[in-house]
Amino acid sequence: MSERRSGEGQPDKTLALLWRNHRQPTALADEPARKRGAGRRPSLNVDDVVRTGIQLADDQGLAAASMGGLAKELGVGTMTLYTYVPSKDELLDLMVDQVLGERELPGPGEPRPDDWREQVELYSQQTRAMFQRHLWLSQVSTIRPPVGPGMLAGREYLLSALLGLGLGALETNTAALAIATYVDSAASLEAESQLVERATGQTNDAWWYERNDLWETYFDVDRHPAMTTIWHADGYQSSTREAAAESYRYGLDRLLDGIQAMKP
Amino acid sequence: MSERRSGEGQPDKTLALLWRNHRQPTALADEPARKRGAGRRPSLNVDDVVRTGIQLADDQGLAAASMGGLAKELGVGTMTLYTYVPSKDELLDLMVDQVLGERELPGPGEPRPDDWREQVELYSQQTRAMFQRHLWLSQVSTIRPPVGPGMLAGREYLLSALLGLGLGALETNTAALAIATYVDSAASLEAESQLVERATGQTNDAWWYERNDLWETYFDVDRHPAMTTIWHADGYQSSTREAAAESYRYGLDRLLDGIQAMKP
DNA sequence: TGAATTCCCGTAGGGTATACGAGAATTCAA
DNA sequence: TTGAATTCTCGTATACCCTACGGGAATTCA
Repeated sequence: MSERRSGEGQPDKTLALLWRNHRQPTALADEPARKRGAGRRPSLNVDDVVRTGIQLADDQGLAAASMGGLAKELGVGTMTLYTYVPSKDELLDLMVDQVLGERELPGPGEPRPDDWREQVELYSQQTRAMFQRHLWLSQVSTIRPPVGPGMLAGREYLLSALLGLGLGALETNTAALAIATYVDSAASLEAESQLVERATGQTNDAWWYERNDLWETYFDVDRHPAMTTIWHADGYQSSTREAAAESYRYGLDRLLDGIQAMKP
Repeated sequence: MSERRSGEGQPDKTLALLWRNHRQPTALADEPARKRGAGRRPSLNVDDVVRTGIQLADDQGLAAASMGGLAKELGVGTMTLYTYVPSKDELLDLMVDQVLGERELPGPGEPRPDDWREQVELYSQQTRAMFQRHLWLSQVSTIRPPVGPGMLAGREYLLSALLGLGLGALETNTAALAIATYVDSAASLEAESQLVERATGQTNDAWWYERNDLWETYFDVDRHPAMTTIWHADGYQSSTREAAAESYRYGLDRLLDGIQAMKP
């Protein structure tokens, strides 16, 4: 995280890169119609760089997708990459929007589950699967997300799932934001958890087990009666991974229960 | 995050540091009873280092709390710090548990709100306030938290608030974990948001405003009917900060509604 | 007075992103 | 065919980060 991002540059340039593979409804009259033909031929293109960045981050971690590492992988000099991408931050934006767009969420008019809860469930599944395919996403800040097609498609889908509840525009939007935050945060934590296991070569259960004598040596029963009660009633029986999955499932269900009850 | 943490070392040593200011119920018979008296006098102690680390991170960001920066602040050589703390990661654990313990959450037997929801609300308030005092917390991974007194006090309090619902041990624990994840994640995002504003010198609203021509230039109404509907119904009217705060409030209330409805 | 103990800390090494500017490749016009 | 215009290529240099290692300094005790 923990990472500083979006060193701004020109927003116009960034948007143009994010939407580079999409029709542009309004013609951009600004550019002096790039003289194609003159000049040295590029040996790469933006998609090559983005694709390789994602692959490298998937396989060897986000740190491996450094400008130097990427350049080596592509067989060019480090500074060559700056021909295709203005900065590391912008590249990360492009990588993120790319994988956000990989989620298979039905667009407008496409077939989808009938129940709104199942539609939310689909969002949840697709988002978690995305984090699982690209664990490094958990290390990327979402405060200023890439404003590209992938991000917008996700927001659109979730909003459309909630529109049928008849909650009113402001409440619908608020609810969508709450659900997205819950789902994305939990998926991110789940991914981060695996990343930590991979980086340390130790499962989280093993990590906790190593600290088992906490309970004998430092834990004070009088200061922790609730934990003690839960403990004696076998409330702690699953692995950390199962506990996280259960709490995610439970929390999402209760959140949706609560939203459903607001239906007029 | 963003950050690799907990490079393990010896768990025993780490626990001893975390619990350094607490009574130890069981005597540790291992240590050969450190010969006090011989040897050079230390010029610092662990608490000095931890306190300075927190202050530096509060005032100038987590990056400023580097070993070098800390040493300069304390007027010693960088390597001197390793006399007091085994590594940067362990220091971070100590800093985190320290501020976790700063939350004013009533312990067992101490006065607290009657209603369980108000008790949860207190957890929420205290946790958010903690993140606001120490924005850098949002950059620290919580996957393997410091297993110290501060962390345990928080878990204990939340569990104790939910015990009165009569849900059964496993469900109580699951619910507590869900609430903690929701609250902590949202508080972390809120802090991270401010950190980004501070680091870039630009409000998040200004950042979005800079990208306003997205809507004219790239946004395709036909592919985003739900967003368009919400837009035309004035569903987007608040600032990003207000939107986040509202969605947090709304989501927490709905989550607690849902949990309350599970009461047997 | 010398041994034992403990703390202090300089150096060295392998990472990071990117500003700058010179050089190489390609096309087009004269 | 030549020279100008254009575009891509990339070496160098900078200022950080953590910490292993090992020698030196301070203090107490026998």
